[in-house]
Formats: sequence, C-alpha cells, structure tokens
Amino acid sequence: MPDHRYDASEIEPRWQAVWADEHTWEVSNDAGRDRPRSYVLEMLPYPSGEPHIGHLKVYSVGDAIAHFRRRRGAEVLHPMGYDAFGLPAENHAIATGVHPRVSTNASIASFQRQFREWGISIDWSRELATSDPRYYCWTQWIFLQLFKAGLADRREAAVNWCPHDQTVLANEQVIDGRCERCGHEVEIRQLEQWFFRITDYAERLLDDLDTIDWPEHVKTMQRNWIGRSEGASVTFHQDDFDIDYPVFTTRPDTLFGATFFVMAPEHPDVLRLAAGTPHEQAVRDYVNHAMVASNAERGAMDKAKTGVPLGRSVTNPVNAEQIPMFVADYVLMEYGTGAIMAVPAHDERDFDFAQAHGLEIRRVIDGGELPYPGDGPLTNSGTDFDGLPNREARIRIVAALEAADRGRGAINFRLRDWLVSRQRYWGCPIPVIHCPSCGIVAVPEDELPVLLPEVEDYAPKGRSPLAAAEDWVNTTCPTCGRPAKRETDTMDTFVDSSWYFLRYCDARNETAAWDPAVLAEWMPVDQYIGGVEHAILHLMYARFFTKALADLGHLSFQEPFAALFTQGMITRDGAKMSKSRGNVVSPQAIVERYGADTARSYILFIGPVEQDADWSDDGVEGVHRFLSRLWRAAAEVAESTEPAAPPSQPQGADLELLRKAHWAIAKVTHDLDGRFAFNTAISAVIELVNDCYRLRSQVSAGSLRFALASAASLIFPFAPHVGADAYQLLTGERVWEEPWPVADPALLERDTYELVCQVNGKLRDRIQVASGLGEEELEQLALAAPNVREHIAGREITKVIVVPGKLVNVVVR
RNA sequence: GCGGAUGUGGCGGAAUUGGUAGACGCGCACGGUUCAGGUCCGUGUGGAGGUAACUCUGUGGAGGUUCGAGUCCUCUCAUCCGCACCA
Repeated sequence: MPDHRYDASEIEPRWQAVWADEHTWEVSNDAGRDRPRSYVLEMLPYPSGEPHIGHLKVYSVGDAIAHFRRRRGAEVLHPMGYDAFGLPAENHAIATGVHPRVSTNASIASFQRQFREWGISIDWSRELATSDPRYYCWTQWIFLQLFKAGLADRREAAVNWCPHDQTVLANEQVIDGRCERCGHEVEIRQLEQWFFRITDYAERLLDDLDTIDWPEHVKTMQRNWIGRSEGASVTFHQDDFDIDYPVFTTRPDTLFGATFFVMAPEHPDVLRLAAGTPHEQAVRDYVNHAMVASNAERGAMDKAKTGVPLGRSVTNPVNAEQIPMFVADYVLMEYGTGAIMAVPAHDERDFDFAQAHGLEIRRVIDGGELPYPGDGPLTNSGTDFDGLPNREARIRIVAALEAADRGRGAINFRLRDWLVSRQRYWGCPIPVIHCPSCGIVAVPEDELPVLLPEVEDYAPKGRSPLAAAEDWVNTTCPTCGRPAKRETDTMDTFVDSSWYFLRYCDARNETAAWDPAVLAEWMPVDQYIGGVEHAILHLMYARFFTKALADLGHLSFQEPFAALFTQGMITRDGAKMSKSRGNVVSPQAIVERYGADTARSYILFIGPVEQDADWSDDGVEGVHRFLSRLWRAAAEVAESTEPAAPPSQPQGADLELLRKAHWAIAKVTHDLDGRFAFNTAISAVIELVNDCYRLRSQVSAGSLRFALASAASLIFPFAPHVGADAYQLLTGERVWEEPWPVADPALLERDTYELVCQVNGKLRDRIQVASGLGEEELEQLALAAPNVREHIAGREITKVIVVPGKLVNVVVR
C-alpha cells in the first residue's frame, strides 16, 4: 500500500491560491438575481497585534455558515474589514513614537495574511478599514445627518472622565466605576461634550427587540440596560422660591406616605435652597464631599444612608402637607429628575434613611412588615382612597393629580444619551467648525472628509491632541467666511462600527455612503455572529444608527441584524487567555503545526459554540487524526480503484455503509440548518469515516468512494481545504461548486429496528422487529421476549404502553 | 438585591416532542503492525457485584407529576456572567 501522508502544509496553500486567483468568494451587486441573497457577517476585528484564538473561533463559525448557505443555493455576502481607530494604537504611539496608522496597518496586514491562511471565504473586494479617509468620510457624513436632524448636539453635562486615558467615556464604557480600557477609577466632571440622542429611541429600541431573532439573554441585557419604568411624574411645590419640583415615581399609590423629599448632591438648586438657612454650611460641606467621593465609594449599597437637611420644605400635592427637604447621595442626578419623594414605609432605601435621621414612617399600604414593597389595600390615604387595592388606587391618584395639574402618568428610562466626543488623536474628526459669530457650523458635505491632521505629540493633556495642529484648527467659517476654529474632539470608535455593515454592501461607492437600492438587496444582515461582550454597546448603537438613518430616509429597514448568534470564549485551564497568565494559545502556532483545517474543526468540535470552552492540546490531536484518516482513505481509494457508482441494490455491508452516509448527510444538514450544532455535525462525519475504515474490506469500491466523498463534502464547511482536496481526489469535482448533498429517504429507513422492552419502566430486553408492525404485534413480541417473561412471571399485567418505532413498557403489579 | 445562564463518566461533551443515559473525541487498558519509540489498525472502557447471562445503582441535592424524567413542576445548593441606591 502506498504511503499516503496527510500534509496540510501542502494542501492548504494550494487551495488558497485557487480561491485567491479566481476570486471565488466575491459576489456582485447586480449578478445573481436568480438566487436568494444571504448576508453572513461576523463582527469586524479590532486590529491590534496578531489575531487571537477568539478571532479564529468567530470566523470559523461564520465561514461554516457562509459555505453551508452558498451550497444550499444562496448568493452569500461574506465581507471583512477592520475597526482600525482606537486607543491601544494611540497608547502604543505615545510609548514608542510610531504613528498609529503605521502600527495599525502592520496589524491589519497580519490579520489579512492569517485570514487567508485560515482559508476563510471572504469577499476581499469589499474590504475596508474605519481609519481610511474613504470610509470615515462617510462616518462624518452620517454625523452631519444626525446633527442636522437634532440628534447630535453639544451640551454641558456631568460626564465620566478617565484620568489615565485623559478622555471622557460613555456610560457603557464604565465598568464598576472604572475605565473599561485601562481600569483606572473614573471621575465625574462637568464638561461640554457631543452627544447622540439615543434616548429619543429608547421606546423603539425596546419594542423592536420583539421583531428580531436574537438570543434571549442578549435581549434581556438590552431590556435591562434601557430600563423602562412605568409610573408617574408628580409635582411638589416649594413655596419660598415658588418653584415646582417634579419627581418620577413608580409608586404613585404610596403618595400619602411621602414624609420627606430628597435631592441629589449634583442637583443645581441644592446650594441655592440651603442658602440663608442654618443648614447652609452643612449642605455645602456635604455636597463638596459627595462630589469628590469616588463612584465606587458612593456606589456601595450597604453603606449607611447619609444626607443633611436643606432647611426647606415642599408641599405634597395630594394632602397639602409640608414635608422636609434633604440632600443625600443615594439619590442620583442622572436618573429621573435628580429628586425623589421619599416613602419610607414602602421603600427600603427611604426606610433606611428615615431610620438614620429619625423621620416619620407612615404606612399607607396594608400588608407585611415595614418596609413593605408589596401590594395591598390603601390606608391613611384619605376617604377617597382608603381601602382600595393599591393597583387600582394608583390609577385614581394619577387621575386626581392630572385633574389638579399636579402630575401625570409617565415612563422613565435608565438609558442615557450616548456621549461620543473623545479628547484623543486616533479617531474620526468631528466635522464641525466653531465660529465666534455663527456658533457651531457643519462642515459642508462637499468638503468631507475632514482629514485627521498630522501631529507631533499624541499624549493627552486634558484636551484633544488635535488642538496642537494649529494650521488645521484655524480655518474660516463656512457661513460667514470669518476666522473660526475646527472642533478638535474625535468620535468614539463605536461610531465607526455602528454602520460598517452598511458600507460593505456598496463598499466602493465614491459618491455616497451607499446607494439605498443596493442596500435593500442585502440588508438586513441575515446572520450576525460575535461575542456576547458586545451585547449592549455595539449592538445597541448599531440598532440606534439604523433607526435614526431610516427615519432620515436613508434606509428602508428598522433593524440591522435579523438574527444574532453569540459565541462563547475559548479559555485555557479554565481561565481567560492572557499574556500575564501565560496561557495564551496562538492560532498561528496551531495552524503551523496542524494546519488551518484542524485548528478550525477542533474549535467547532470542542463543544457547543455558544458556550465557553476550554482548550486542550490533546483534543487538537484527535481532530487532526480524524482529518488525516479521511484524507488518507480518500487518497488510497482514489489511487487504487477506478471511479464507480455504488450498487443500485446494495446488500450487507454496502447497504450498511450507504445508510451511514445518508444518515450523516441528514444529521449534518439538520445540525447546520437553523442550529449551530457544529460539534455534533462533526461527530457525525467522524462516525461515517470510522465506518468507512471498519467496512472498507467488505464493501464495493463504488460504495466506499461514495461514502468518503460524502464525508469530504460534509466536512467542507469546517475544513475547506481537506474537504476540497479529498473531494477532488475522489470525484474530480470542486466541492464548493457542488450543491449540498441530500439524503435519500429510502436509505434513511430501515426494514427492522431494535425494539426496547421495559417492565415497569426498566429496560429488560431488546429485540429486532420488522418496521411497520402494529401495536398489537409489538406487544405480543415484547411479552414473548425472554428477559421480559422472566420479569413478569407470576405477576399481574395492569397496563402495556406501546410506542411503535421505540419501545414497549409492560406495567405489572 | 434584580436579571440571565450553567451543573451529566477520569476530562470535553451527546441525548428531535418526556421513551435504550453517556454518541463522538480525549485519556486509559489490552491486542495487532513496527528493529524500537512514535505513527498506524483493532477491541474494551460510568460505578458496584457476578466466570457469565445478568442484577443493582447512576445526570448537583430534596420532593412531585407520569407507565416512563437528564428533559416537565416546586423547593434548594453551587458556579459563572450582566446590571446594581434606577425611586
């Protein structure tokens, strides 16, 4: 027997060259009208250093889906690009002096090379990088559309400031009071910044989750982040200053139990209210202390509720009671109106505060021990409401408030506007000009892109490094022509990645961001794939962009990603891979040692792709062994036999092997069609190859050839090079040009099967029976089975359950 | 605290609608091939008992529904993730 050796290092470059030379995976926007279109997209990589194992996983998943859909007849758009602006490249520049463009481009080159070496079927004609002026030109254009529509505005607000990265951060980028990127504790500063009004879309972002096919846990995370609360806005009047203070409450039914009123330390009126009262100095001290306290310090929930009186009172609109005002840091300026009505009897936090400060706790809902947050009839709430169930009382009280013009039903959201300015260099310039006489003026669209200027020093100094590029900053006002200055902030990189999936559809359009007619052909993305770590940030922002651009008439759909799949992380020794732990597995090392097909297949075989999985070097060997067995068998059969068809009336081992092949076709198809069960799909192909080996000396050459070609065809989406090579050896055809195989129903059926015989639910025997027998016959056969007879001997049969095709259960007493 | 997930052999995991628990891979044991190691080709492999046929037991724990539960229900424990004083 000739010595066939599976050599991935010879096979893989050979097929990669074919696909590159022939532009096999490119799709056109005008051709292919006879085929359904499918857009399969993995989240674009952030090009920093080398690709890691997570990249290998996400693109292995996406490529398997892309290949499967192509061979099932779809025209598949499967593009690639790079999220190329961002802090790491800039921090690297500060440390080394290397321009971020240089290091980013080097990294992109490495990603490109490895994606080709992995054999990912990418349409390279649509490749993009978000740092390319041909791309960010249109990021700026989108900014201007939002600006003109009033969805982008500049305003002063309390913002998160990272003292290390010297920039502001979006709320979503603050994790446990710390900067998502560098881990430094975040400070709160009052600064004028650019915002996108994502809160205008809160309701729609929430409602439309019901229209998309996303994992439930991702939808839940988004729902929680949006944080919709239904309740009422209730207005309390402050007599000394004649000011109305509206508050938001989810419990208007407890309004008669409001015994005090609390404002956040950041509330702009706090100092003014306390002025001239004996509490003025105490309030000043308290507010100063609260302002410098860290988020983490204030956020500790078990901390005692602190606060001081303001020396003023407000009027409760339902009973005209004067209730004292306080300032306390358990009230947040960012949520609601920055002030609350406190109902200590029915809210745990208000209860704690009342106890600590000796304030009245008045029960207004009958029920359990105080503080009691549950339902019950009202009490101490006046003759109009006492005795009513609180849910009904809530409606009536809101109606009464509305009639008196002191409140109304209201909905509040936790979601806040998206802060998009960054005082950093390596990002997309914000295309506006500040004119002393005209104010903020948009850069005219025909002057886009506003190119990122070259600077000497990238180091952040509390203002954008762009401010140092004086020739660039100083310009003229597009409106009045007088001297003006450019905006020096750059955009959050999440802006760049909130629309890249649109650009892929029409990537070479030089006159517009896209042609809406072209977009309508591909969008929305049919299958989006990425890490669950983007469940909130990227996915929420992309949805917001899509809705806003649709409202402005640029898009004809409401949701960017019709279906989403989130893959789990690859760990090593149970821990996230990191350089500091020294447990990093480099994809390149695995590819060099075993080949890309092994690396890709192993990652999909290791377990369900949506779950985290632990890397095992021994497991890789096992998958490599399997691919090697498949290829060697194909090479041997191709060399030692002539092509032949399987027998038309197979018997014995031929029949067994052909059945196995058709079973595998059905199994893999089922596992890929709508599911992402790659691990069991690969298992099925392994079983088929195992049977080829087991039966090879007993079957006809035609059957063996067919079984092995089927295995090659089925493994192709996961291991494209070895699949293509084995398939060509056996059939002379190119597997990716072949339709996906279809199982022959006649070979999926069996003429006999193993009937499970149970007594009282316990397995007692298995017998071979003919397919299609009726319940009556099956019952008789089961009762006659030797071990069944033994277990029912001398006992009374009370019932017999027959499930044709499966089992018979005899119930005895 | 709220929300979401996950618990199955020595390990990763499998189990369509409630119907043979442990597919497939790793590891391990044994046999064959090989000068030898590795490779390669087989056989076996949840635990306990038994020469064996077979029996008992077994899916984090405790109950329940059912002829039958890894799967459904109730309670509970553990681990992980997200949000966290959200009024």
